[in-house]
Amino acid sequence: MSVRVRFAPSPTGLLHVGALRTVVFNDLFARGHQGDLLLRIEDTDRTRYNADSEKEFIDSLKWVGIEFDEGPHVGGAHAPYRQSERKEAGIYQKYADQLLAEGKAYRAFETAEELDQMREFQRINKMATGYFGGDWRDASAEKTEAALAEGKPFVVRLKIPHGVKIKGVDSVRGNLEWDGETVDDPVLIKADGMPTYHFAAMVDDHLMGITHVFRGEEWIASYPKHIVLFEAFGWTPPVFVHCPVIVGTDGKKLSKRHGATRVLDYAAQGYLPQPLKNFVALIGWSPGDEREVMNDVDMATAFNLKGIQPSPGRFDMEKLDWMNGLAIRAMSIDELEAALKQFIADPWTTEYWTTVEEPPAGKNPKAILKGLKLLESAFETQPEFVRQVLPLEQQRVNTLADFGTACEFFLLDEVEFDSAAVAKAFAGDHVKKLLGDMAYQVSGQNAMTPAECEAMVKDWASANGFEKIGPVIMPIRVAMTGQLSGPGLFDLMSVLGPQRVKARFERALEQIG
RNA sequence: GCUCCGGUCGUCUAGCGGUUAGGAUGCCGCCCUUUCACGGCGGAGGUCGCGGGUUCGAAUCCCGUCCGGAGUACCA
Repeated sequence: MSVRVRFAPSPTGLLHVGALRTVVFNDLFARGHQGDLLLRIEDTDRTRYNADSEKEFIDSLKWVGIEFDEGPHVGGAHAPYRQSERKEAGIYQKYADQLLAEGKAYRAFETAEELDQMREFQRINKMATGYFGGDWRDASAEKTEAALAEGKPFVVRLKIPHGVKIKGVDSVRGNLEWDGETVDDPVLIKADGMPTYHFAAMVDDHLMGITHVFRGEEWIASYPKHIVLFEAFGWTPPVFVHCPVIVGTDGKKLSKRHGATRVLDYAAQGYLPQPLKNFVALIGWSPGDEREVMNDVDMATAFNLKGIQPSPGRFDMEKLDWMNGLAIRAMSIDELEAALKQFIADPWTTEYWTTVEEPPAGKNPKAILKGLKLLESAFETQPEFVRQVLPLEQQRVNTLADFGTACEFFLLDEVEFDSAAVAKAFAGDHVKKLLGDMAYQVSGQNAMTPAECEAMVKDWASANGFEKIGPVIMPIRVAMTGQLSGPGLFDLMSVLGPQRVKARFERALEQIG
């Protein structure tokens, strides 16, 4: 039987990295087994429904490069893929009726207040809280009929068998077991006629031929309910894979405090889809050997259930940065240019950096925005120049957003002089003569190779009695870039070209006065 | 309270009875070098939560214990 897996989010909000990891697992597993990946929208809670959410999921996953074989946006043999629509089609009621008829489920007529009182009583008496039968599990047919006739609202609950062990297998943790009486009777159909997750998801997984269910470990507690449901129908359950949660650096649930939670925020911060997926897959999974940096195909091939870890993992931004930097460095100039153009053109990039309240550590939103704007226009006005600039900075940045600030001095005619850099580099008595001589030598030239730049600078140094080249290099560097650090000086001068170089020498001279 | 899950360098992890407990990231140092990076090399960092037991031998198996987490909804 071919593998069929599904990502089944509830459209209540944003797609966060924890959910991303679940999709990535699904995707890797499907690809590795030539299986199908489907998207199902679990919108059975009207009160929490968020109309923008479904688009958020699809946009995020499109960015990340995960495509679905079936889903509400692409169709498929098992449509519809929204549970609200499936409910309208009467799918769930039919199965609920079957369970009711077979005595495996029952109607319960308690009001919300009555249920609250029941739990309060249970708490006071240090009993397990939950609905373990109430007044209706064993109610006579007459009693139920009477309540029905009165028109009382009711829910349909699953009758969890008592006196038996409920056994299940989690492919991450192995055999799991519960005593029937410790599991409360879950609601299958709510009073408004909508199915609950417990019911809809299991029915759909069966109907859609799902073979493996990847879901968060928070579902383990309700796993016995799902097992009972499959048994009640006589269906063979899919393989359940409960994935460990991803927590923040403080060990608590991932939040805005440590990096972003929203997948699209990572896009806006200039992370690349591939390393993000690579990184996220490695939280809670490993190929079993020492590979870490892998492409999509390698990961799909290596991915296996056995490599999934049971313990929670932390989201380590520094490692993501490293991985993203590797990916950036591995790009050809064409790929880099395309990625950057797309990144800058994406409205969300600008929106993110203009509205971010807690920017990532070490990032200056205004500077990034400014640099990106500069880059954008430079792509228009001097594309060849930019193509020469990018490789120089490619070795030095970890995110796409970093290119904004990193490239700025190349594109600005009047570089901003860092005061510390000026104080340090322009102090010597030789600086004025140096910069003046350089400006003179450069004028009239059409182009300079890095080697020519190097020869020029070194000749000046030896002619003027400098054994160490630092005191000669640093003033020139600051004249060119305004800063003490940056790409190799001779490369940078070569790319800048004689005109810009000359202008910058002259401007630096003015600066010194 | 009840039920369940988890616990190997700071972090992500390998490990499935015998290893000097391996790798990666981060950190430190050296090399490269005009700077910062990149890259290369090296180093520090783990009494495998703790205590018993089984065994010639335990991170690996068993029991207990502690700590962390999840669920405990007509939410998913």
